[in-house]
This record gives sequence, structure tokens and C-alpha cells, in this order.
Amino acid sequence: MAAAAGVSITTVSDALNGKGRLPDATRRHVREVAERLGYRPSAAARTLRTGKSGLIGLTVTTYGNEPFTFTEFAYFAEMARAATSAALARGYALVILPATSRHDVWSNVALDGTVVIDPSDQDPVVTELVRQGLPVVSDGRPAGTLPVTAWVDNDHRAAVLDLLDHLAAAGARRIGLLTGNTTDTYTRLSTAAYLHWCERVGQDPVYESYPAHDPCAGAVAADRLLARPDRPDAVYGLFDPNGTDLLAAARRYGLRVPEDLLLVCCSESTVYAATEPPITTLSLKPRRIGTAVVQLLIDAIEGVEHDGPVEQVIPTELIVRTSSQRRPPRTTVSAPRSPSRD
Amino acid sequence: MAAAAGVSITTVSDALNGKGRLPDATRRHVREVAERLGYRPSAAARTLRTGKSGLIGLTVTTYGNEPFTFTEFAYFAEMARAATSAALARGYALVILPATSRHDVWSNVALDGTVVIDPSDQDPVVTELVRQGLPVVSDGRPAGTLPVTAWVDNDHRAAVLDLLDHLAAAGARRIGLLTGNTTDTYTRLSTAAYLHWCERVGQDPVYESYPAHDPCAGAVAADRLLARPDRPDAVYGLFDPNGTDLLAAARRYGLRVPEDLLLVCCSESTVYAATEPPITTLSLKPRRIGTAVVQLLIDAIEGVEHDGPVEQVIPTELIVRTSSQRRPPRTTVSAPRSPSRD
DNA sequence: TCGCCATGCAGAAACGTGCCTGTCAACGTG
DNA sequence: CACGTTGACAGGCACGTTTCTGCATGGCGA
Repeated sequence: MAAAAGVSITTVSDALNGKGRLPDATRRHVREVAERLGYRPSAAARTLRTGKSGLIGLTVTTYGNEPFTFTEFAYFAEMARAATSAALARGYALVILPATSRHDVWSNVALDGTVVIDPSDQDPVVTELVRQGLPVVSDGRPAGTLPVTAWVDNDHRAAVLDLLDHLAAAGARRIGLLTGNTTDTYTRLSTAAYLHWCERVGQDPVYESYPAHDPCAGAVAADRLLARPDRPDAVYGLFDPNGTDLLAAARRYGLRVPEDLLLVCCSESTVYAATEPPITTLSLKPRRIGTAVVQLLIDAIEGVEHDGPVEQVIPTELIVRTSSQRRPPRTTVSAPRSPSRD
Repeated sequence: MAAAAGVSITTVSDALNGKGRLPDATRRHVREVAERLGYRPSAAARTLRTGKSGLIGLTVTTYGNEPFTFTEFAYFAEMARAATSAALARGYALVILPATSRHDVWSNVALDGTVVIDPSDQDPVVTELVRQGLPVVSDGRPAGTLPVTAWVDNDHRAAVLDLLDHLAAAGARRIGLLTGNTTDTYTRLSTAAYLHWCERVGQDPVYESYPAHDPCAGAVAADRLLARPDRPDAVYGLFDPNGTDLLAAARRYGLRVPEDLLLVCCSESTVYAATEPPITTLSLKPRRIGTAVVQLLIDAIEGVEHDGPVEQVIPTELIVRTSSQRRPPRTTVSAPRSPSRD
């Protein structure tokens, strides 16, 4: 390449990177020759020299061999999409990596930093990355004293309390919970908030838990919950498929929604706007979370100082639909709603 | 590192990579010291030296700034997940890259090869990658003479013809189509198959098309289709949200499904098993496609010879549910179905 | 005319591997 | 004892950048 343009390697580098003291004529000449030859500088060599790869990792916890968390899939998909977008907008590419895998993919990839989803206490991946001096930003408030660079999360406790109040205001007398038996922070915090709320209003907790990564177990658990002798007259489901599962279970037991059973479910899916009846959902705003996480990470990589805190709490949104309104509004043909763009 | 172990750089490299002629004692010693120091070989240097990065790209066409195709989102999410899994299982990591972006992310990432989703004819990304000598495997039969290394696709024509026959057998007299007005191969082939079928059976085509990347336009188009004077008594929707949109539209017009209107929709979503009524779906088997695409790509990267063709056709699956059966079976409480694992 | 500075470019080191070649000792073997 | 053979490592180059330093050249003021 340098030979083809009749200049030195240095001049090529300077011309393409806009550095050095070169007259515009030389710069143009070099660029033109590069264009003609289809020359692309080697990313590997650049990374080796500069120490920056332009790659950030997105680490997901694994159930079995599947690299993604299955249950929060719509959440995760939206979050990953937003993260990818945000990374690309700042010139970075995003690599999805599993927390554990047979091959040691980690050492094959040069990363500038990593996003970690819901890290466990003493997470070995995080501690290793921090030891290497890489910035780590977590989606989900880190448990214990995990030394992450920054984190982003919802206020799950407030969201659940608010939602339960909403159900109570709609006339619910006994609110049930469909939850997971995993130990992740989201499930723990949400369940704890539910129990706290029950204690506060003096209601006996009514809940069923199931392995949230098993797509079949949810329907069974929903059935179990509505089959109980102390059947709730309102249910909150923590996971995305719970809404349709609960609706199906309600139909099997001849329960009308919302007359006999109020329903809310945590989901990012738009299908709940078109179910019969439409189901009220709690959105965790995964797009905002994915964007925020990547922004914080890249800021840390590029040494941008944050005078503010390195914690960000993203507000949740309760999208109220027919399923949680005891006195449903007159149904009209409503115009399709524009999706929110955040 | 070499100094700490008291050996040469060569010995370290050989010890860690299992090469050279070293006694087990030395090998163990080196590995132990590496472990103690937390030493990780530089991925960038290895890539520079060997020319292999262990990274494969997944290129998605973009609508506006969003890096993913919106409409086929469930399809894409599943496909990307399977591709990531398959790559990781063979020691590769997967990077999601947009076909076009402001920053030139492409030249910042050293790729061993790329998967391209539904490339257009004369796709500039593909031709550039091929020029660089990188293997390219496409999801979707490449249009024209695009020089891809291999490709994987469904037989969209056969799938649509089969599905229309199914609807006709269920008693449909006039089948409508809800389709997109984009020029991608999937939409083109499916629409062409529909028109061909209509011609064969002597039915006037009844279809509405809309910009498939716009999540709102689908509901409007569904409404338009059912408002026509020549209202169809069966509809096939090409895109994932069409099922719920059509169901909602049918309710608005007081049409019972499946008594007054038969419904089939191409979707990977499991929610259609729990709608009222459950909707028959055509699955394109994105997991199998994602896996196959990555296997072919890595085979090409590693120089695995294929005696067979470098084209793979993945069979589709029509999941028949109540919405396309004129005489619905007695509804019973059915046990949750295990999801197929392919 | 001479020194001086700005301009325009080239040389060369360094990044950390992988791999090819070289060296040296120990070890049979005729 | 001379000599090939083998084991066990070390030396050194190359990969393709970036960047620091250095060397000409020419214009300009003193």
C-alpha cells in the first residue's frame, strides 16, 4: 500500500487518520490510492498497537446451554437491541458472550469493557474483568460489594408496591403472585416487595413459584394458583408469558377478566394490547436501560468524568388496560397507538 | 510472564498452546505461574499473528437507525440466538453489525467471516466482504448472481402453497393475504406464491400490503382487508403481529374465528397457542436456520470441505390450531406442550 | 551569507504473539 | 571414541499498525 502510493508507511497512517503535518494534496493522493486498492487497515494490528478494540461485551447468564435468559426474553431482546444500537452509534460493536462456556471465548476476544446482566454476588466473571482493569457496568443493582464501575436498574420495589396499590384501588381483595424460584435480584426484590405489601395491608400472601427458565412450567403454575382454595381475585405475574398463561387458566376455570379476576403482568410484549381482554402490563423500559448501560460503559472506557453518580434508576411504566379495571371503559374502536420511542 | 516463570517466551507459548516438545513438568510449571499471575494472552496479538480472530459477523438490514428488522423480530431474535449459540459452541463469538452506519465499525472489527440476512441483489456489503476474501453465508437465497459462499433458506413457495391448500381444505372460498410492500425476498416469494395459487384455483387475489417495518401500519391494513366489499373468508398474514391484529379486527367487525373467518399467520411466537381462539401459525424454524448458517460459515472458515451442496433448505412447519379448522375439535384442558428443541 | 524555524516526510521502535530455526547436552551405537 | 539422534529449550523474525524522533528542504530575517 505504502509502496503503491509512493510514500512511507508513516505517511499512509497519518493521511488516513488525519494526523501529522501533511499537505492536503498528499492526503488526498494517499486516500485515493487506498480507495483504488480497496485497502483496509488491519483491525488486529491497530488493536494491538493502541490497546483499544472498539468492542464491548454483553454478558448474559445462562440456563443450561442456551446463552440467553429465556424467561425475560422479550425484555432481553429489547435491551440487547438498544444496547447494540447505542454502541454502534458511538462507533463500538457489541459482542454477546455467555458467562460460562466450554471454549474460552473470553480470551479470544479483546474487549474494551463489558456490560453484565444481573450479576450474582461475588460473580467470578465480574471480578476477573475488574482484575484485568476493564470497566464493567451492570444491568441490575449489584449484590453485595461487587466492584462494578456503574450500574443501571429499575426501582423494582416501588414498581411492585405501586402496582399492588393500583390493583387494590381497582377493587382487589386478595392479590396473588406468580413468581420464580430463582435467586436473581429481580425475582428476589419483586417477591420481597409483594410480601412487604401483604404485611402492610394485612393480607395473607398467596403465591406460586416455578423455575422461570422453563417455558412450560409457567402455565402449570398459573393453573395451580387459580386452583387454590384461597383463590386470589387479582394476580400479578412476574414474567412475560404469565399474562397469556393466566388468561388461559382463567378461561378454563370460567373466570371472567376483569370481573372475577384482575390481571397484571410484567412484560414488554405488545401482544397484550390485543388480547381479549387487553392486559395491563408493567414495562421495565429495557430500551432505556440498554442505552443507559452502554453510555455509561463507553464513558468509562473513554475516560469521561461523571460528576453525578454512577448509578441510574430508570422509571418503570404501568400500562393500564382493561384487565385491571373493574369497571371497564366502553369499548370503542381505538386508533392504533404509536409505540413510545424511548 | 516469561521472566516470572524463568523460561523463554517460546516456552510459554508452547506450554499454553500444547505445542512443542516440552516435558510435562515444564508445561505444568508454566501453566501454574500463568494461573497465579492471572496471565491472559493478548487476543489482538494472536489475531495479528494467526490471521484468525474467532469473530463472525451477523449483518442485519436496517430500517432507519434501528439496527434490526422490526417486523420479523421474533424470527430474528430466535435466529440470532441460535446463531450465537452455535458460534459459541464452536469457540467463536458473534458480533451484530448493521449493513450501514455512521461510523465505519466494519474496519474496526477483525472478522473471520459473516452471516448476512436476506441480502439484496448486488449487495455492496457482500461484494466488499467477498473481495476481501472472507466467507459469506446468507440467510435467504441470494438474488441474482451474488457470490456468497453458501446459503440457507426455507422453501417459501412450497410453504405458502401448502398453507393455502390447508385453508381451502378447511372450507375457505376466498383467501386473502396481508403482505408487505417491501422488496425483500421473503415478501416477494410469498406474495408470488399466493398469486400463483390464486391463478391455479381461479380465485381473484384479495390482498392488502403495508410497510412491514412500521408496527402501527399492520393493524390498519388488517382492518382495511376485512372492510373490503369482497371480504375474504380466510386470511394469511405474512408477518408476526398480523395474527393478533387480524383477530382484533375480526372482533370489531363481529366476525367469529374460525366460523366466519379462517386465520393463519407466519410467526414464531408462542402467544398464538394461548389466544382466543388459538391461531394456526407457519414457523420458518429460525433456530434451525441460525444454526445451519453458522455451521456452514465456520466450516468455510476452517476449510472443511463439503461434498454436498452449499445450499440448505430448511423445512417449514405448519402448526395447526383452532383458527384454521372449520369444525373445531371439542375444547379440552390440554396439557402444556413441550416446545420442540430444534 | 548564515542560522533558524516551519514544513513535509521517512526511519524505527514497540505492541505480544506464533513459529521456524538454532544450540547444547545427554544418550545410545558401531 | 566418533558420530548421528533426540530432547529441551532459547533466539529471532514477522504480523501491520501507531507514534516518537529525526532529517532534509526551503523561505526568511539579520
